[in-house]
Amino acid sequence: MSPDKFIIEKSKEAVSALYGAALPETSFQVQVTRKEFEGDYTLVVFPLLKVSKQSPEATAKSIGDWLSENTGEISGYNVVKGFLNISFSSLYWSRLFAGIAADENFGQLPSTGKTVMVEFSSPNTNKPLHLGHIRNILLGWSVSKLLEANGHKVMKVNLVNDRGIHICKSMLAWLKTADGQTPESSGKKGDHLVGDCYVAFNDIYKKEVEELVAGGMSKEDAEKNAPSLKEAQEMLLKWEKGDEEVVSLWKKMNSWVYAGFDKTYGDLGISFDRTYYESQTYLLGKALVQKGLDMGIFETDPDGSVWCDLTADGLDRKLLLRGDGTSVYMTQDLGTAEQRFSEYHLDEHIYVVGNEQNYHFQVLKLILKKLGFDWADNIYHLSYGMVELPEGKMKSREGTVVDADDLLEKMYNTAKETSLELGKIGSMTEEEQKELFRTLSLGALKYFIIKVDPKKTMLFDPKESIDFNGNTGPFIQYTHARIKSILRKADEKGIDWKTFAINDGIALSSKEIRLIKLLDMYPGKIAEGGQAHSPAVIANYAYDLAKEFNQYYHDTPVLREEDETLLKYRLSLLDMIARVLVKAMDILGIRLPERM
RNA sequence: GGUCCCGUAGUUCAACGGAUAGAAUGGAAGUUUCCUAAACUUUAGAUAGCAGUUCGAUUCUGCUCGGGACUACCA
Repeated sequence: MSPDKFIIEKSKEAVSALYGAALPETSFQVQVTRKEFEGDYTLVVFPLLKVSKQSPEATAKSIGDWLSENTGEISGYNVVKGFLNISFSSLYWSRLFAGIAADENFGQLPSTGKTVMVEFSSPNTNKPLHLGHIRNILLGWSVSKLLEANGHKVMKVNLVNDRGIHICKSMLAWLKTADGQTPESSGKKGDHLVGDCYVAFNDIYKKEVEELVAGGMSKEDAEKNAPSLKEAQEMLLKWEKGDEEVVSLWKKMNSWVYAGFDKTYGDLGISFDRTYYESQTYLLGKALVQKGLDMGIFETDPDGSVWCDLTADGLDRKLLLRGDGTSVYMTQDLGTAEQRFSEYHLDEHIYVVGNEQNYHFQVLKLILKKLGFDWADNIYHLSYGMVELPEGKMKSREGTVVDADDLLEKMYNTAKETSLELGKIGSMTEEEQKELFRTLSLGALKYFIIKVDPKKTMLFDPKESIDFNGNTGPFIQYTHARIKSILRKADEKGIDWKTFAINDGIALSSKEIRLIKLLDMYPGKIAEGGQAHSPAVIANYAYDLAKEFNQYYHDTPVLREEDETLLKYRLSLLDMIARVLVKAMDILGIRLPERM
C-alpha cells in the first residue's frame, strides 16, 4: 500500500479511536512533506478540527501519538501549525521499494474492460500537416497511451476531410497549372504537391477578383462570381453525381496526399487503428434529423431548412439541414458519433480538436442528449489552444505556417550538429548515429509540446524547442542513458545486482527515500493524468524523476560503495528509475536511447 | 453585444483550496579522483487590479483591466 493511503487509513482509525467520529476520506488530506520540513508525508489536520474540538497543534499531536503507538511503520513525527509531518522507518521504505521493483507490470493499471475511442489529427487533404496538427497528433497519441496504461482498450482513429469545395479547388489548379506533375515526376511529397495546387488556385482566384473589381464590380459580387470559383463549384456538383473523370482525378490526388501524410505520421512515430473518410460519412446523420423532427425537438423553416433551437440552453439556433436538403458539418458529426458508439460499444469517445470548436462540441453533446442518447455524456472534447510563434500567430496568408516536415528536418539537423559539437557519437556506426539524431530530435519536439497544459495557448520557439538542457526531452533521455551506462559498468565489474533480493534493514539516505517516493507516485500520476486527459502531468513527472536522480547521483557514490548489500540496493534503485522513465516516456511517445 | 478560454520571475512553463508560490532558461559566482560536464552547487527575480467565501485563495465567486477563440445555409 502507498504511504499516503496508509496514512489516510490509519488516521481514520485514529480519529475514530480518539474522537469517536467517522469522517469521510476526503477529510484526510495527505501530501508529500515539503523539502524544508522534516518528515516524509504530511497530514493536514484542519479538516479534523470540527470533531477533535481542539487546537490544530493539539489535534496533530494526538493523532501523531496515536499513530506512533499503534503502527510499526512510522518512525516519528513533528507538528508545525496544523500540519502533522510523519516519518517512515527505513525498513518501511525498503519493503515498499522491494514491492515496486518486483512488479513486472509496474505502471500498467489493471484492465477496466472499457473501450475508448480517440480521434485525432483530422487533416484536410488540400494542405500538408503543420505545427498545429503536430500538437493535436502528439496530444492524441499520448492520451491514447495514457488511457491504455489506465487499463482501457483504446481505438485511435483519424477522420480525413477528403471532400468539399476546397478539394475541388486543388484539383482544378492541378489541371490548369501543374502540367501533369506527379509526386514521382516532380520529386515533391504528395501532400505538398496538392497543397501547392491549392495555393495556386487561390492566386488565380485572387487575380480574377481583382480584375472584376477593376471592371467595376463590387468586391462582394466579384468574390462570388470569379470564373474559377464557379468552375470549382461545378466540379463539386460533378463529384457528388459521381462523374467518372472527376472522381478518378480526386482518387488519384488523394492517394498522393495519403502517401505524404503516412510519411509524416511515420516520421512522428504514430499510427491509427482506423481511418474514416468524410466522403464516406458525410451523408450520415440525416436519419437523426428525421428522428429529431418526429420527437419535436427540431423545427422546419418555411424554406425547408431544419434547425434546432438551443436558445433556452443559452446557445443559438443551430442549422442541421440546408434549404436544399443537404447536410452540414454538425449533421455529419451527429451521425458519425451514433455510428461509432453503436458499432464499437464505446464507453467513452475523445475528440482531440482545437479550442476554436468548443462551441461546436457543446452543441453536439446537447443535441445528442436531446435526441435521448445517454452516451452523449461520454463524449469528451479534448480542446487544446493554438500554437503561436515568437513573431505571432501562424497565418497561411502570410506564409508563416510552420510546416511539419520542414520542422522535423530542422530538428534532426540541429540534433546532429549539437551532438557532433559535443563529441557524443564516439564509435557509433552511421546507422546508429542517424537513429540517435532522430530519437533526440523527436524527443525534444514532443516533450516541448506535451509538457504544456493542452488548453493553454502555447508559444513555440524553434530555438528553445531544440534546447537540450533543463526541462527538456533530451535531458530525460540523457539521464536514462547515464543510468544504463552505470549499470553496464556494474555488469563489467561482475556485480550480480540483478538477482539481488532486497533485504530489510538498510539505512537509506533522505535522497534515496525521495526517489522511492517518486517511484511510488507513478501509478497515481497515470490515474490522475488519465482523468484529466493530460499527458503534461506525466511529462513533468518524468522530468522531476530525472532531475532528482541527477542530484542524488552527484554526491552519492554508487559504484564506489564498499558495502555489497548497499551497492546492490542502489543499483536496483537505479534500474527501477530507468524502468519507470522508459514507461513514462513511452506514454509520451518518446524513446530513450541506451547510449548517447 | 453574447458564450467560452487565458493572464504567475526578463522569457518559457509548474503548483488535488494548504506551510516560505516551484522548475527551466537568461544574469551573477562556483564544482573535474564511481557513470557520460547534455551534469551539479550557490545567488537575485513573479501570482494584472478590487471585493467576497474560507482557519487558509494562484486555485472558488463577483466586478474591472488586458490577450485570444467562437458566435456561417464553411468544414
